[in-house]
Amino acid sequence: MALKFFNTLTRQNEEFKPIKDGEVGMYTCGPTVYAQAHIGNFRAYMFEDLLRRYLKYKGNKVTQVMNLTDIDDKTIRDSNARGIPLDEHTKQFKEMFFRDLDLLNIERAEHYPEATTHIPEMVDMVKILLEKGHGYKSGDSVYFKIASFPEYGKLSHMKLDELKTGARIDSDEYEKDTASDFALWKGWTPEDGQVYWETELGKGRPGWHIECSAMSMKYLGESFDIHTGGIDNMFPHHENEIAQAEGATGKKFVNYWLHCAHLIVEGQKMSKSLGNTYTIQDLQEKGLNLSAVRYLLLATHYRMQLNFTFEAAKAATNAITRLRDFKDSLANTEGDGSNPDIAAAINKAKEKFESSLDDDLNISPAFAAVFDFVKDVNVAREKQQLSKVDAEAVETTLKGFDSVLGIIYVDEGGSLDSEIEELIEKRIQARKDKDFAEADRIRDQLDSMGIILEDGPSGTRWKRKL
RNA sequence: GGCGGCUUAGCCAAGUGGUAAGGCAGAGGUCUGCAAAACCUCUAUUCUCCGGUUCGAAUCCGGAAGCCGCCUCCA
Repeated sequence: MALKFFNTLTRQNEEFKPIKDGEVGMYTCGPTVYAQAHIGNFRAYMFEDLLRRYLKYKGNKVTQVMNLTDIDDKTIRDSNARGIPLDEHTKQFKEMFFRDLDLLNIERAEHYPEATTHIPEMVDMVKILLEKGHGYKSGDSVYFKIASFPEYGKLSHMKLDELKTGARIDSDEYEKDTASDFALWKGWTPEDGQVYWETELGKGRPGWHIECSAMSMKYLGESFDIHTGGIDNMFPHHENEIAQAEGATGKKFVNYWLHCAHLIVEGQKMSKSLGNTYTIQDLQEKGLNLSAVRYLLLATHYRMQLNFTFEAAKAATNAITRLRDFKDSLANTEGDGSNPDIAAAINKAKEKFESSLDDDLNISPAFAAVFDFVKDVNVAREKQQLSKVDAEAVETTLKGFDSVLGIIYVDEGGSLDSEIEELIEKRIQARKDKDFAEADRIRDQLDSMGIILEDGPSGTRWKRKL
């Protein structure tokens, strides 16, 4: 079955065909580094992580570019308020962003271009747009003339004359021909303080939209395969990106546009007044396991609104525990031969896992395939001991699934310290001596330290609580 | 006002014409010193509501209600 994506451009499921066979270029709108990213932001980055991981699973070489917007009204405002340079102000948020990506086991993109280090590319592009009649100067700024790009609106299916623009015209400080025209270059104003670039376009700073057009094309070429972002970015941001890029090159900018729906918390949209714009640190402090958070962010189809609840987080923790227990159970197997049911289970699971994700990253049946797989292997194991060969085949399959999911083979533990090891040894001895009161006491003590013991036929296993 | 989305069990969530996946939670059982884990069995006559089309609809059409997003550099 072929990989298909729902393309916002056509509003249809389309078979995915990269420009160059086996290689995929994708641009993903990244964070504005004016604050610590919240769980809603990470929903989008998680979707993009799933996308890139599955493309790789299918054998593609992926080049992902994610921008870091380190200049905009808010970053300028806040850095001026703190009285420190812009780059110093944004540095800490960039660091937090990458730390959170690691905590959520989100793979790194190939490039993270920063807006402030790509000013020349943006200036060049604005110059081309001016030459081609898509831009015009007004005061110290440069604007994109939407009327010069008849296809404007093809992504969002919005018609300009239908937009509510009234309130905006009055409040706008700049001079524009048409209210919906947007800034390519913003002339310096006193509020910008020390933040400006002296360029051929004058003293000022780039508009937001030109950033993504210029940087995506620098790293991925004038036409590339996939562009993603949150649904809120569809209009006007992505619409503007198309107008700029296609206005400048005359070529199709992006073949597949994928948009991710938003996340709500406990049935309510995130807002400062509700205090539910959680960061990753907030969730950690509330005691949530971050693999469970990853599972939750992953487990709802990306085009559906995701309801993040703490009850679901608890459920996710238990689900992950089950998968990891299964993984651990594969370690101690012996014996020769092979169980034919195992090969059948592997084929069935792979087929369902892949056909589901092929269908516009339909994650739910893919997870169902993994859980069915666990069950099938366990049933087969009840009938006949798992041989070494079987266990290895199961493990290889599970690792393949987890290369996409990233929740099973995650090292969160660290090794046991000697105190815990000693307690486990003591308890084993107590059980041998039939001193069950003492054994139970030690088990409770370890439990309070976050260590769970499981006594099986082959001895006692331990694991950490999630 | 324009454009778009959603409504499936206690919770999360698949399913887009053939008779309700999966996870969590819950109940009973096997196993175990007791637990835990694992395994087995059970848990939506029903898919927001009302009409219609069809041999057959959660799925298609019409209508209603509720919730939500974009149209303001908010993923």
